[in-house]
Amino acid sequence: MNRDTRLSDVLHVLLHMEQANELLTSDVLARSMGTNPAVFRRTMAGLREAGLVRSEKGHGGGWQLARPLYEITLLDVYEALGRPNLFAIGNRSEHAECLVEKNVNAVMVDTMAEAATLFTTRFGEITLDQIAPRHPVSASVHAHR
Amino acid sequence: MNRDTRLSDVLHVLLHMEQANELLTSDVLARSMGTNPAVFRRTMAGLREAGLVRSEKGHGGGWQLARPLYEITLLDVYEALGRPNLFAIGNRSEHAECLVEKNVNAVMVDTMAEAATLFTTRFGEITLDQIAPRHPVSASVHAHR
DNA sequence: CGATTATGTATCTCTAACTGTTACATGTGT
DNA sequence: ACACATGTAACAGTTAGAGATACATAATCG
Repeated sequence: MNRDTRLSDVLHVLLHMEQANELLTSDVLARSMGTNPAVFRRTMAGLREAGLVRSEKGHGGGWQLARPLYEITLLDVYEALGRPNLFAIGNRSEHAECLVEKNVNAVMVDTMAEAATLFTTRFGEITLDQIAPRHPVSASVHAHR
Repeated sequence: MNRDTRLSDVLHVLLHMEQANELLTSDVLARSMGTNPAVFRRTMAGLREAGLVRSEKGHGGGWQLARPLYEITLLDVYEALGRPNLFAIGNRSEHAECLVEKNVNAVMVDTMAEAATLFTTRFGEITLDQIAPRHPVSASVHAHR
């Protein structure tokens, strides 16, 4: 089971977008994310709808942040991605008749709910400027693979 | 990404094994788990090696618990399954050069480590008898699908 | 206006991980 | 011997997600 790296990928790109301080195209940003422009746009669509970033079409178009880093929490980004599933484990059937299965499910669901709360709490506490390196790494966006 | 239901499945079967109080075959238990005997054996191999259950070959063979329910924690079962991956999210690359990526990874890794600790703590606190219904549901193992 | 450049998105293909399946060797009791 | 059960390797099938392609839409430049 491969992990969903979208949150990590998007955070990465957002920080680079801030450092660039100019419009960057899907083509450039997708390379920085290690993918292709269509996947990049698909991934960023939610962030645009959530008002975290802006995109402009046509000549000289591209992407930029719609808010300063300190006004974006990890939770904002996570939710803009559509709150992707956090866990790789779960119950096979949700509505069980069997009393044993009900009890087993309850334990799993409770623990996962507690862990999910932990995630959203932590994510809500962290703003993107807290992740940004103090001193800009580089003025240009570069690929990492 | 489909969820790994092995922990839930195995807990379910273990509780039924206890209620039966006799050797049950892979064939019967696999049905109760909603799969086939080979998958069942593959899944239970770790539990046998961990000493949570015993299996016997040949005529009249099958599976039984090797310990009472109150001496088995969910953590024991989870570890016997090989500590399957808990999370559906993660970082794309683990050893990044880029300082931005390093920071992003650190946040993700920290939060996931904290959540993992929560899981193992909760799992370690719960013994199987705490999940078992007070009064036996049924003397026979039955399928649920 | 037309050419160019960029996003928006539907649709299809590809792939990797896992489950399911089959086959057969090994062991056990009658 | 024979029947029955586990142990496990090897192969097939499934499927969710990423990757790729195509094309419509929109904005800017000359």
